[in-house]
Amino acid sequence: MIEYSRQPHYLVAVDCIVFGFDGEHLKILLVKRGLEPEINKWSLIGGFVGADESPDDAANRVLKKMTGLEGVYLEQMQIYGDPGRDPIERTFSVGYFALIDIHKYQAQLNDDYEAEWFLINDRPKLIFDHNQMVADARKKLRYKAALHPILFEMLPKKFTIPQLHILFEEVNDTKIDTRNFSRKITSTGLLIKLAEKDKTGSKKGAFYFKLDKKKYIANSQAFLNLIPNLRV
Amino acid sequence: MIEYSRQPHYLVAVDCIVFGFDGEHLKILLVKRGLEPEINKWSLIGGFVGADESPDDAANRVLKKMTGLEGVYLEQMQIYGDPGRDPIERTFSVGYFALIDIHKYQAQLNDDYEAEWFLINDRPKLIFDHNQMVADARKKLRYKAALHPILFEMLPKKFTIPQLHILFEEVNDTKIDTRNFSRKITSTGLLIKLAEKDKTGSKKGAFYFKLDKKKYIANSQAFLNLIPNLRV
DNA sequence: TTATTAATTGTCGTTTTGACAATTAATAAT
DNA sequence: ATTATTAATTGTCAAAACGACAATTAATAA
Repeated sequence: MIEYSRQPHYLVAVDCIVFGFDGEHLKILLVKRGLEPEINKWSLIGGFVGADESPDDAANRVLKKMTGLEGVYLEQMQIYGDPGRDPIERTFSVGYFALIDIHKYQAQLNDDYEAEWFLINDRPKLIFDHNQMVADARKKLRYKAALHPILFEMLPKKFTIPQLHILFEEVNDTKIDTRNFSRKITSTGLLIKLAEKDKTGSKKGAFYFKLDKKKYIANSQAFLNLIPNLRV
Repeated sequence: MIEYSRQPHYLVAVDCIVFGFDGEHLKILLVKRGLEPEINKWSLIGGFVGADESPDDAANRVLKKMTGLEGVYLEQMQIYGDPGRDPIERTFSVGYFALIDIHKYQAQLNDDYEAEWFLINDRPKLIFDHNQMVADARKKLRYKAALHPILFEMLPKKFTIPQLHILFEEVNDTKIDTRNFSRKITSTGLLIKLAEKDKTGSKKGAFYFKLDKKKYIANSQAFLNLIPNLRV
Protein backbone atom coordinates (compact mmCIF):
# COMPACT_ATOMS: atom_id res chain seq x y z
CA MET A 1 0.00 0.00 0.00
CA ILE A 2 2.29 2.75 1.21
CA GLU A 3 5.40 3.64 -0.74
CA TYR A 4 7.90 2.80 1.97
CA SER A 5 9.21 -0.20 0.11
CA ARG A 6 10.10 1.80 -2.95
CA GLN A 7 12.35 4.08 -0.93
CA PRO A 8 16.07 3.45 -0.85
CA HIS A 9 17.44 1.78 2.26
CA TYR A 10 20.69 2.64 3.96
CA LEU A 11 23.11 1.55 6.61
CA VAL A 12 23.08 3.47 9.86
CA ALA A 13 26.12 3.58 12.13
CA VAL A 14 27.39 5.41 15.18
CA ASP A 15 30.82 6.94 15.72
CA CYS A 16 32.11 8.07 19.08
CA ILE A 17 34.67 10.73 19.81
CA VAL A 18 36.01 9.57 23.17
CA PHE A 19 37.70 12.31 25.17
CA GLY A 20 40.02 11.71 28.09
CA PHE A 21 42.38 13.80 30.21
CA ASP A 22 45.74 12.55 31.44
CA GLY A 23 46.29 15.39 33.89
CA GLU A 24 48.06 17.51 31.34
CA HIS A 25 46.44 17.20 27.98
CA LEU A 26 43.18 16.39 26.28
CA LYS A 27 43.26 13.06 24.47
CA ILE A 28 41.07 11.03 22.20
CA LEU A 29 40.80 7.30 21.81
CA LEU A 30 41.27 5.97 18.30
CA VAL A 31 41.26 2.49 16.84
CA LYS A 32 43.28 0.95 14.08
CA ARG A 33 40.95 -0.91 11.79
CA GLY A 34 41.65 -4.53 11.18
CA LEU A 35 39.04 -4.71 8.45
CA GLU A 36 38.66 -3.60 4.90
CA PRO A 37 38.17 -0.99 3.69
CA GLU A 38 40.87 1.30 5.04
CA ILE A 39 42.56 -1.52 6.90
CA ASN A 40 45.29 -0.37 9.30
CA LYS A 41 44.03 3.20 9.17
CA TRP A 42 43.04 5.04 12.32
CA SER A 43 39.41 5.76 12.89
CA LEU A 44 36.86 6.63 15.52
CA ILE A 45 35.19 4.00 17.60
CA GLY A 46 32.02 3.02 15.88
CA GLY A 47 29.72 0.36 14.59
CA PHE A 48 26.47 -0.29 12.83
CA VAL A 49 23.16 0.17 14.55
CA GLY A 50 21.57 -3.23 15.04
CA ALA A 51 18.00 -4.11 14.20
CA ASP A 52 16.79 -3.99 17.79
CA GLU A 53 18.71 -1.10 19.24
CA SER A 54 18.47 2.66 19.16
CA PRO A 55 21.47 4.76 18.13
CA ASP A 56 22.08 5.51 21.81
CA ASP A 57 22.05 1.80 22.56
CA ALA A 58 24.50 1.17 19.77
CA ALA A 59 26.86 3.88 20.98
CA ASN A 60 26.83 2.48 24.50
CA ARG A 61 27.39 -1.03 23.23
CA VAL A 62 30.34 0.02 21.11
CA LEU A 63 31.84 2.00 23.96
CA LYS A 64 31.47 -0.90 26.35
CA LYS A 65 33.12 -3.19 23.88
CA MET A 66 36.08 -0.93 23.24
CA THR A 67 36.69 0.61 26.65
CA GLY A 68 35.10 -1.77 29.12
CA LEU A 69 33.12 1.14 30.50
CA GLU A 70 29.41 1.47 31.05
CA GLY A 71 27.26 4.48 31.81
CA VAL A 72 29.77 6.99 30.52
CA TYR A 73 28.82 10.53 29.64
CA LEU A 74 27.57 10.37 26.09
CA GLU A 75 26.02 13.09 24.01
CA GLN A 76 24.58 12.97 20.56
CA MET A 77 26.26 15.46 18.31
CA GLN A 78 24.87 15.34 14.81
CA ILE A 79 24.29 13.04 11.91
CA TYR A 80 26.74 12.68 9.08
CA GLY A 81 25.02 11.67 5.91
CA ASP A 82 26.58 13.10 2.80
CA PRO A 83 26.20 10.73 -0.11
CA GLY A 84 29.58 9.21 -0.71
CA ARG A 85 31.02 9.75 2.74
CA ASP A 86 31.54 6.00 2.86
CA PRO A 87 33.07 4.67 -0.35
CA ILE A 88 31.64 1.17 -0.04
CA GLU A 89 28.01 1.91 0.45
CA ARG A 90 25.86 4.78 1.54
CA THR A 91 26.02 4.92 5.34
CA PHE A 92 24.64 7.44 7.76
CA SER A 93 26.57 7.91 10.94
CA VAL A 94 25.37 9.41 14.18
CA GLY A 95 28.25 11.22 15.85
CA TYR A 96 28.56 11.10 19.63
CA PHE A 97 31.07 12.53 21.97
CA ALA A 98 31.94 10.73 25.16
CA LEU A 99 33.76 11.91 28.26
CA ILE A 100 35.52 9.29 30.31
CA ASP A 101 37.94 9.07 33.19
CA ILE A 102 41.00 7.92 31.31
CA HIS A 103 42.20 5.96 34.31
CA LYS A 104 39.13 3.80 34.35
CA TYR A 105 39.74 2.84 30.76
CA GLN A 106 41.09 -0.58 30.15
CA ALA A 107 42.15 -1.88 26.78
CA GLN A 108 39.90 -4.59 25.52
CA LEU A 109 41.26 -7.63 23.79
CA ASN A 110 39.89 -7.41 20.33
CA ASP A 111 40.95 -9.08 17.15
CA ASP A 112 39.37 -6.53 14.87
CA TYR A 113 40.66 -3.37 16.44
CA GLU A 114 43.60 -1.97 18.28
CA ALA A 115 42.88 1.06 20.42
CA GLU A 116 45.22 3.84 21.43
CA TRP A 117 45.08 7.26 23.10
CA PHE A 118 46.30 10.27 21.16
CA LEU A 119 46.89 13.86 22.11
CA ILE A 120 44.05 15.84 20.61
CA ASN A 121 46.57 18.16 18.99
CA ASP A 122 48.80 15.42 17.68
CA ARG A 123 46.68 12.72 16.17
CA PRO A 124 46.87 10.79 12.93
CA LYS A 125 44.66 11.47 9.96
CA LEU A 126 41.47 9.51 10.18
CA ILE A 127 39.35 7.70 7.63
CA PHE A 128 36.31 9.07 5.82
CA ASP A 129 34.89 12.19 7.45
CA HIS A 130 36.14 11.30 10.91
CA ASN A 131 38.52 14.25 10.96
CA GLN A 132 35.56 16.56 10.56
CA MET A 133 33.75 14.70 13.32
CA VAL A 134 36.62 15.27 15.72
CA ALA A 135 36.71 18.96 14.86
CA ASP A 136 32.96 19.22 15.44
CA ALA A 137 33.16 17.31 18.69
CA ARG A 138 35.90 19.54 20.00
CA LYS A 139 33.89 22.61 19.18
CA LYS A 140 30.81 21.22 20.83
CA LEU A 141 32.74 20.10 23.90
CA ARG A 142 34.12 23.60 24.27
CA TYR A 143 30.70 25.13 23.85
CA LYS A 144 29.00 22.86 26.30
CA ALA A 145 31.78 22.95 28.87
CA ALA A 146 31.70 26.73 28.92
CA LEU A 147 28.10 26.68 30.08
CA HIS A 148 27.60 23.43 31.93
CA PRO A 149 29.60 21.49 34.48
CA ILE A 150 30.49 18.45 32.40
CA LEU A 151 34.27 18.30 32.53
CA PHE A 152 34.16 16.55 35.90
CA GLU A 153 33.28 13.51 33.86
CA MET A 154 36.89 13.32 32.73
CA LEU A 155 38.37 13.45 36.22
CA PRO A 156 38.55 10.84 38.98
CA LYS A 157 36.10 10.89 41.87
CA LYS A 158 38.57 12.92 43.90
CA PHE A 159 40.20 15.84 42.13
CA THR A 160 41.86 19.13 42.93
CA ILE A 161 41.11 22.64 41.74
CA PRO A 162 44.44 22.90 39.93
CA GLN A 163 43.58 19.71 38.04
CA LEU A 164 40.23 21.17 37.03
CA HIS A 165 41.96 24.38 36.11
CA ILE A 166 44.36 22.71 33.73
CA LEU A 167 41.52 20.76 32.17
CA PHE A 168 39.50 23.92 31.56
CA GLU A 169 42.47 25.62 30.02
CA GLU A 170 43.13 22.62 27.84
CA VAL A 171 39.58 22.33 26.59
CA ASN A 172 39.24 26.03 25.91
CA ASP A 173 42.74 26.44 24.65
CA THR A 174 43.21 29.56 26.72
CA LYS A 175 44.83 30.77 29.90
CA ILE A 176 42.53 31.27 32.85
CA ASP A 177 43.52 33.18 35.96
CA THR A 178 43.92 30.60 38.71
CA ARG A 179 42.60 32.90 41.42
CA ASN A 180 39.41 33.85 39.66
CA PHE A 181 38.88 30.32 38.45
CA SER A 182 39.14 28.92 41.93
CA ARG A 183 36.61 31.38 43.24
CA LYS A 184 34.19 30.78 40.38
CA ILE A 185 34.26 27.03 40.49
CA THR A 186 33.80 26.85 44.25
CA SER A 187 31.01 29.42 44.17
CA THR A 188 28.93 27.09 42.00
CA GLY A 189 28.33 25.07 45.14
CA LEU A 190 28.90 21.89 43.20
CA LEU A 191 32.11 20.92 45.00
CA ILE A 192 32.59 19.35 48.38
CA LYS A 193 35.97 19.95 49.98
CA LEU A 194 37.65 16.87 51.42
CA ALA A 195 40.11 16.75 54.28
CA GLU A 196 42.78 15.04 52.23
CA LYS A 197 45.37 16.79 50.13
CA ASP A 198 47.14 15.88 46.94
CA LYS A 199 50.83 16.46 47.57
CA THR A 200 52.19 15.13 44.29
CA GLY A 201 52.08 18.43 42.49
CA SER A 202 53.39 20.85 45.04
CA LYS A 203 54.85 21.27 48.48
CA LYS A 204 51.81 22.90 49.94
CA GLY A 205 49.50 20.37 48.41
CA ALA A 206 46.04 20.97 46.97
CA PHE A 207 42.86 19.92 48.69
CA TYR A 208 40.85 17.19 47.08
CA PHE A 209 37.26 17.90 46.17
CA LYS A 210 34.43 15.69 45.10
CA LEU A 211 31.25 16.45 43.24
CA ASP A 212 28.06 17.13 45.13
CA LYS A 213 26.09 14.56 43.17
CA LYS A 214 22.69 15.89 44.13
CA LYS A 215 23.51 19.44 43.17
CA TYR A 216 25.32 18.25 40.10
CA ILE A 217 22.29 16.44 38.80
CA ALA A 218 19.98 19.27 39.77
CA ASN A 219 22.24 21.80 38.05
CA SER A 220 23.29 19.81 35.03
CA GLN A 221 21.14 22.06 32.90
CA ALA A 222 22.03 25.29 34.63
CA PHE A 223 23.99 27.97 32.88
CA LEU A 224 27.31 28.83 34.37
CA ASN A 225 29.95 31.28 33.31
CA LEU A 226 33.20 29.45 33.74
CA ILE A 227 35.21 31.01 30.96
CA PRO A 228 36.13 34.70 31.21
CA ASN A 229 35.34 36.95 28.27
CA LEU A 230 33.71 34.08 26.50
CA ARG A 231 33.27 34.30 22.78
CA VAL A 232 32.49 31.16 20.87
CA MET B 1 34.82 -8.77 1.19
CA ILE B 2 33.66 -6.46 3.92
CA GLU B 3 30.57 -7.28 5.98
CA TYR B 4 28.57 -4.21 5.02
CA SER B 5 26.11 -6.22 2.98
CA ARG B 6 25.19 -8.44 5.91
CA GLN B 7 24.14 -5.47 7.97
CA PRO B 8 20.47 -4.51 8.15
CA HIS B 9 19.40 -1.57 6.03
CA TYR B 10 16.92 1.08 7.05
CA LEU B 11 14.93 4.00 5.82
CA VAL B 12 16.16 7.45 6.72
CA ALA B 13 13.83 10.43 6.84
CA VAL B 14 13.76 14.03 7.98
CA ASP B 15 11.08 15.79 9.99
CA CYS B 16 10.89 19.53 10.41
CA ILE B 17 9.36 21.50 13.23
CA VAL B 18 8.50 24.75 11.50
CA PHE B 19 8.08 27.67 13.89
CA GLY B 20 6.37 30.92 13.02
CA PHE B 21 5.17 33.99 14.90
CA ASP B 22 1.94 35.80 14.08
CA GLY B 23 2.70 38.85 16.20
CA GLU B 24 1.04 37.39 19.25
CA HIS B 25 1.79 33.71 19.54
CA LEU B 26 4.26 31.08 18.57
CA LYS B 27 2.91 28.69 15.95
CA ILE B 28 3.93 25.54 14.19
CA LEU B 29 3.11 24.31 10.74
CA LEU B 30 1.55 20.86 10.56
CA VAL B 31 0.31 18.74 7.69
CA LYS B 32 -2.61 16.37 7.41
CA ARG B 33 -1.42 13.21 5.82
CA GLY B 34 -3.21 12.07 2.72
CA LEU B 35 -1.39 8.75 2.76
CA GLU B 36 -1.47 5.56 4.69
CA PRO B 37 -0.55 4.82 7.38
CA GLU B 38 -2.16 7.30 9.73
CA ILE B 39 -4.14 8.90 6.93
CA ASN B 40 -5.88 12.14 7.95
CA LYS B 41 -3.74 12.45 11.05
CA TRP B 42 -1.64 15.53 11.70
CA SER B 43 2.09 15.22 11.47
CA LEU B 44 5.27 17.19 11.03
CA ILE B 45 6.58 18.13 7.64
CA GLY B 46 8.90 15.43 6.53
CA GLY B 47 10.07 13.03 3.90
CA PHE B 48 12.58 10.36 3.10
CA VAL B 49 16.18 11.17 2.36
CA GLY B 50 16.84 10.46 -1.31
CA ALA B 51 19.78 8.53 -2.65
CA ASP B 52 21.70 11.59 -3.78
CA GLU B 53 21.00 14.09 -1.05
CA SER B 54 22.23 14.75 2.45
CA PRO B 55 19.77 15.05 5.33
CA ASP B 56 20.19 18.83 5.17
CA ASP B 57 19.37 18.74 1.47
CA ALA B 58 16.30 16.65 2.16
CA ALA B 59 15.07 19.00 4.86
CA ASN B 60 15.47 21.99 2.57
CA ARG B 61 13.73 20.21 -0.26
CA VAL B 62 10.79 19.25 1.92
CA LEU B 63 10.52 22.76 3.33
CA LYS B 64 10.59 24.27 -0.13
CA LYS B 65 7.89 21.93 -1.27
CA MET B 66 5.59 22.61 1.67
CA THR B 67 6.16 26.31 2.29
CA GLY B 68 7.51 27.68 -0.95
CA LEU B 69 10.48 29.05 0.98
CA GLU B 70 14.17 28.64 0.37
CA GLY B 71 17.15 29.41 2.53
CA VAL B 72 15.21 29.40 5.77
CA TYR B 73 16.89 29.07 9.15
CA LEU B 74 17.27 25.37 9.71
CA GLU B 75 19.01 23.58 12.51
CA GLN B 76 19.61 19.91 13.04
CA MET B 77 18.22 18.79 16.34
CA GLN B 78 18.76 15.10 16.89
CA ILE B 79 18.07 11.73 15.38
CA TYR B 80 15.07 9.67 16.34
CA GLY B 81 15.72 5.99 15.90
CA ASP B 82 14.00 3.83 18.43
CA PRO B 83 13.10 0.49 16.93
CA GLY B 84 9.39 0.51 16.37
CA ARG B 85 8.92 4.26 16.23
CA ASP B 86 7.45 3.71 12.81
CA PRO B 87 4.95 0.84 12.75
CA ILE B 88 5.40 0.00 9.07
CA GLU B 89 9.12 -0.37 8.87
CA ARG B 90 12.15 0.68 10.79
CA THR B 91 12.85 4.29 9.94
CA PHE B 92 15.33 6.75 11.36
CA SER B 93 14.33 10.36 11.33
CA VAL B 94 16.54 13.38 11.61
CA GLY B 95 14.68 16.14 13.45
CA TYR B 96 15.16 19.73 12.36
CA PHE B 97 13.69 22.92 13.59
CA ALA B 98 13.05 25.76 11.20
CA LEU B 99 12.32 29.42 11.85
CA ILE B 100 10.40 31.27 9.21
CA ASP B 101 8.69 34.58 8.73
CA ILE B 102 5.11 33.40 8.78
CA HIS B 103 4.06 36.14 6.38
CA LYS B 104 6.37 34.87 3.70
CA TYR B 105 4.77 31.47 3.92
CA GLN B 106 2.47 30.54 1.13
CA ALA B 107 0.40 27.41 1.06
CA GLN B 108 1.50 25.02 -1.62
CA LEU B 109 -0.98 23.12 -3.70
CA ASN B 110 -0.37 19.55 -2.84
CA ASP B 111 -2.51 16.51 -3.30
CA ASP B 112 -0.80 14.48 -0.65
CA TYR B 113 -0.80 16.95 2.17
CA GLU B 114 -2.81 19.78 3.61
CA ALA B 115 -0.84 22.23 5.72
CA GLU B 116 -2.07 24.41 8.54
CA TRP B 117 -0.67 26.66 11.26
CA PHE B 118 -1.42 25.83 14.87
CA LEU B 119 -0.79 27.63 18.11
CA ILE B 120 2.09 25.87 19.78
CA ASN B 121 0.02 25.53 22.92
CA ASP B 122 -3.10 24.33 21.18
CA ARG B 123 -2.17 21.76 18.62
CA PRO B 124 -3.55 18.38 17.73
CA LYS B 125 -1.93 15.12 18.72
CA LEU B 126 0.60 14.03 16.15
CA ILE B 127 1.57 10.68 14.72
CA PHE B 128 4.41 8.46 15.88
CA ASP B 129 6.94 10.26 18.05
CA HIS B 130 6.24 13.63 16.52
CA ASN B 131 4.82 14.97 19.78
CA GLN B 132 8.15 14.29 21.42
CA MET B 133 9.93 15.98 18.56
CA VAL B 134 7.89 19.14 19.03
CA ALA B 135 8.62 19.13 22.75
CA ASP B 136 12.34 18.71 22.06
CA ALA B 137 12.33 21.41 19.42
CA ARG B 138 10.63 23.85 21.73
CA LYS B 139 13.18 23.19 24.41
CA LYS B 140 16.04 23.61 22.00
CA LEU B 141 14.58 26.77 20.53
CA ARG B 142 14.31 28.23 24.00
CA TYR B 143 17.84 27.23 24.85
CA LYS B 144 19.34 28.60 21.69
CA ALA B 145 17.30 31.78 21.66
CA ALA B 146 18.42 32.59 25.18
CA LEU B 147 22.03 32.69 24.07
CA HIS B 148 22.01 33.61 20.42
CA PRO B 149 20.16 36.13 18.32
CA ILE B 150 18.06 33.79 16.20
CA LEU B 151 14.50 34.91 16.82
CA PHE B 152 14.85 37.68 14.26
CA GLU B 153 14.42 34.89 11.74
CA MET B 154 10.74 34.75 12.63
CA LEU B 155 10.13 38.48 12.10
CA PRO B 156 9.84 40.58 8.95
CA LYS B 157 12.78 42.63 7.71
CA LYS B 158 11.43 45.63 9.59
CA PHE B 159 10.31 45.02 13.14
CA THR B 160 9.79 46.92 16.37
CA ILE B 161 11.21 46.33 19.83
CA PRO B 162 7.74 45.60 21.25
CA GLN B 163 7.29 42.89 18.59
CA LEU B 164 10.61 41.35 19.54
CA HIS B 165 9.66 41.62 23.17
CA ILE B 166 6.43 39.69 22.74
CA LEU B 167 8.26 37.05 20.72
CA PHE B 168 10.88 36.59 23.44
CA GLU B 169 8.21 36.30 26.08
CA GLU B 170 6.32 33.81 23.98
CA VAL B 171 9.32 31.60 23.31
CA ASN B 172 10.48 31.64 26.90
CA ASP B 173 7.02 31.51 28.33
CA THR B 174 7.85 34.22 30.82
CA LYS B 175 7.33 37.90 31.45
CA ILE B 176 10.26 40.13 30.64
CA ASP B 177 10.50 43.72 31.83
CA THR B 178 10.02 45.89 28.73
CA ARG B 179 12.44 48.53 29.92
CA ASN B 180 15.34 46.21 30.63
CA PHE B 181 14.64 44.21 27.50
CA SER B 182 14.75 47.26 25.32
CA ARG B 183 18.05 48.32 26.77
CA LYS B 184 19.59 44.88 26.45
CA ILE B 185 18.54 44.23 22.91
CA THR B 186 19.72 47.58 21.64
CA SER B 187 23.01 47.29 23.50
CA THR B 188 23.89 44.21 21.47
CA GLY B 189 24.58 46.56 18.61
CA LEU B 190 22.78 44.22 16.23
CA LEU B 191 19.90 46.57 15.50
CA ILE B 192 19.74 49.56 13.21
CA LYS B 193 17.06 52.09 14.04
CA LEU B 194 14.97 53.25 11.10
CA ALA B 195 13.24 56.60 10.72
CA GLU B 196 9.84 55.02 10.19
CA LYS B 197 7.42 54.13 12.95
CA ASP B 198 4.85 51.42 13.31
CA LYS B 199 1.66 53.12 14.43
CA THR B 200 -0.66 50.14 14.33
CA GLY B 201 -0.08 49.11 17.90
CA SER B 202 -0.13 52.37 19.77
CA LYS B 203 -0.64 56.08 19.52
CA LYS B 204 2.96 56.96 20.05
CA GLY B 205 4.12 54.39 17.60
CA ALA B 206 7.23 52.23 17.86
CA PHE B 207 10.31 52.75 15.77
CA TYR B 208 11.11 50.13 13.21
CA PHE B 209 14.48 48.45 13.40
CA LYS B 210 16.33 46.21 11.02
CA LEU B 211 19.13 43.78 11.58
CA ASP B 212 22.71 44.83 11.05
CA LYS B 213 23.46 41.92 8.75
CA LYS B 214 27.21 42.16 9.06
CA LYS B 215 27.20 42.23 12.82
CA TYR B 216 24.51 39.58 12.91
CA ILE B 217 26.62 37.16 10.92
CA ALA B 218 29.73 38.03 12.87
CA ASN B 219 27.90 37.56 16.16
CA SER B 220 25.73 34.59 15.30
CA GLN B 221 27.91 32.48 17.55
CA ALA B 222 28.30 35.03 20.31
CA PHE B 223 26.81 34.47 23.70
CA LEU B 224 24.23 36.93 24.80
CA ASN B 225 22.20 37.16 27.94
CA LEU B 226 18.76 38.04 26.76
CA ILE B 227 16.67 36.32 29.37
CA PRO B 228 16.80 37.55 32.97
CA ASN B 229 17.48 35.02 35.72
CA LEU B 230 17.90 32.33 33.16
CA ARG B 231 17.62 28.73 34.28
CA VAL B 232 17.13 26.10 31.69
C1' DT C 1 -6.81 71.45 25.59
C1' DT C 2 -6.74 67.41 28.06
C1' DA C 3 -6.89 62.53 28.90
C1' DT C 4 -5.03 58.32 27.53
C1' DT C 5 -1.86 54.89 26.17
C1' DA C 6 2.13 52.63 25.02
C1' DA C 7 7.08 53.51 23.84
C1' DT C 8 11.21 55.09 25.53
C1' DT C 9 14.68 56.80 28.58
C1' DG C 10 16.31 57.14 33.33
C1' DT C 11 17.72 55.87 38.25
C1' DC C 12 20.10 53.24 41.50
C1' DG C 13 21.47 49.74 44.72
C1' DT C 14 23.24 45.02 44.22
C1' DT C 15 25.84 41.57 42.15
C1' DT C 16 29.26 39.88 39.04
C1' DT C 17 33.32 40.22 36.75
C1' DG C 18 38.12 40.12 36.09
C1' DA C 19 42.71 42.27 36.80
C1' DC C 20 45.98 42.03 40.17
C1' DA C 21 48.36 41.46 45.18
C1' DA C 22 49.17 39.31 49.45
C1' DT C 23 49.24 35.39 52.37
C1' DT C 24 49.65 30.60 53.55
C1' DA C 25 51.27 25.77 53.99
C1' DA C 26 54.10 22.73 52.93
C1' DT C 27 59.01 20.94 51.47
C1' DA C 28 63.93 21.55 50.31
C1' DA C 29 68.16 23.85 51.07
C1' DT C 30 71.40 25.96 54.14
C1' DA D 1 66.64 25.14 63.32
C1' DT D 2 66.15 28.65 59.99
C1' DT D 3 65.41 30.20 55.56
C1' DA D 4 64.33 29.93 50.77
C1' DT D 5 61.19 28.23 47.53
C1' DT D 6 57.02 26.99 45.34
C1' DA D 7 52.40 26.48 44.38
C1' DA D 8 47.75 26.84 46.55
C1' DT D 9 44.63 29.85 48.48
C1' DT D 10 42.47 33.97 50.01
C1' DG D 11 41.99 38.98 49.42
C1' DT D 12 41.21 43.66 47.18
C1' DC D 13 38.89 46.71 44.28
C1' DA D 14 37.24 49.32 40.38
C1' DA D 15 34.37 48.66 36.45
C1' DA D 16 30.62 46.60 34.30
C1' DA D 17 26.30 44.18 34.21
C1' DC D 18 22.03 43.22 36.22
C1' DG D 19 17.42 43.90 37.34
C1' DA D 20 13.76 46.19 40.09
C1' DC D 21 11.36 50.17 39.54
C1' DA D 22 10.00 55.41 38.09
C1' DA D 23 9.58 59.20 35.09
C1' DT D 24 9.13 61.14 30.65
C1' DT D 25 7.73 61.35 25.92
C1' DA D 26 5.05 61.20 21.56
C1' DA D 27 1.40 60.34 19.54
C1' DT D 28 -4.03 59.98 19.16
C1' DA D 29 -8.73 60.41 20.94
C1' DA D 30 -11.94 62.71 23.74
